[in-house]
Amino acid sequence: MPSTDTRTGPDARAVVTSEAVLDTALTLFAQRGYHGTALSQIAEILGIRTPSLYNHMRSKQELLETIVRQTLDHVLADFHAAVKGTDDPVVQLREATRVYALRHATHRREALIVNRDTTSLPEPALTAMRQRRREHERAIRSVIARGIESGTFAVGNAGLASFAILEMSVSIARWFREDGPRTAEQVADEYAEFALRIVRYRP
Amino acid sequence: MPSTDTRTGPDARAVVTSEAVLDTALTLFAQRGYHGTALSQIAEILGIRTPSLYNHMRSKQELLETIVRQTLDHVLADFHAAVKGTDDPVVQLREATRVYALRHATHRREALIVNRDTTSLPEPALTAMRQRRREHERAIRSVIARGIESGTFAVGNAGLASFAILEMSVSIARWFREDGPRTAEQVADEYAEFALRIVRYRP
DNA sequence: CCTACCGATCGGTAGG
DNA sequence: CCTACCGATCGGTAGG
Repeated sequence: MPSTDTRTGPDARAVVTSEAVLDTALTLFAQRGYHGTALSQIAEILGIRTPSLYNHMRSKQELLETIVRQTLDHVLADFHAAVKGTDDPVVQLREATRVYALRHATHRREALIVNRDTTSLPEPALTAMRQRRREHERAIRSVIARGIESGTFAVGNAGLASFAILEMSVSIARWFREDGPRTAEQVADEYAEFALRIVRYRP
Repeated sequence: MPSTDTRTGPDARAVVTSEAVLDTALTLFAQRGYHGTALSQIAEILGIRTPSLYNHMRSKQELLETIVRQTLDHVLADFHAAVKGTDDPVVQLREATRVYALRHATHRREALIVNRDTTSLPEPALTAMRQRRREHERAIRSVIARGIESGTFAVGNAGLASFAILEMSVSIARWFREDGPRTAEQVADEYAEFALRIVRYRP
């Protein structure tokens, strides 16, 4: 039975969900950083008092960990879906870059937080999250390495190229606007081509 | 007359300079972020009490502002020196990317702080610093645009390419190690070539 | 969902 | 350079 409580007057008691708390945390952490955000600011936006947040989360740290873990899991899932079904390094690098770039355009807040505040996680989460990022980086590097071996790519060092490709995609989260002149898909396609140029793929 | 005070025993009083405070702030801000760093941590590393820091700085904010302003001023000075003396977009883009990449390898802490914590600056410094970054980005974009006009470069959009080139260079600050297999100069050269590939320069 | 409250820590000042 | 101290704010708990 859906709630019919739509009171917004002065007598209204705010009705908040875990999803709303996480969403507000996403916005504020992305804007001001994890350490720059106070729980009282999250509560104020939601129209409740700070202690009431604890009905929807265990701690501020847990909020950050949830955001980072979910985001990195999605990144890895995107990657595996992207490279599945072909062994061609060209297609794999193009698709892997495309989905990564696309996520940075469609999930800007998450991307900004992962990039800025992952290091604020306490152990053991920090190590676990770093491992996920390294896993992704190594997977990209391995695709490039196979392309070099087969003579399809002509770049000196797969590691250098993979770092450059990943970080260049991260930049999308900084400037992309949904109401801008290009769609997320168009930007992602363009960056996928940038990646192939970096590794010197000649069609 | 150089100081001969080298006491380090329990009776020693630490002798601290403004430069030492700034250097320690650089290390900690880069590691933990601006909001994640307490002045007490800076003081502890220097072996003094927190209030003594105020003999060498005006405020925590001023430390951040000094770091960001000096770094961005250097970036712009690097750029102008790099493009001076030629009108060739190829040489200009290569040199501009090279010096930018080089700075990110040789001044990693500064680069990490600028990227992570510039938004923590209060106005009017925030606007002033954003303007400096935009100025640099526009200058790079303009070099690319001239290369497109003259038919030397073949990339669809100069803005997209300039963001990608700049952000890819920023990644160097994240992984570069002085004792690694490549020198800062080698990495910078490689990234300068990446930039020319992104804009599709064909020698 | 709230009020009342906690200890800890923050950046910073006074005064020597 | 220090000690002593400030008000403000932090994340979080108790109890309803």
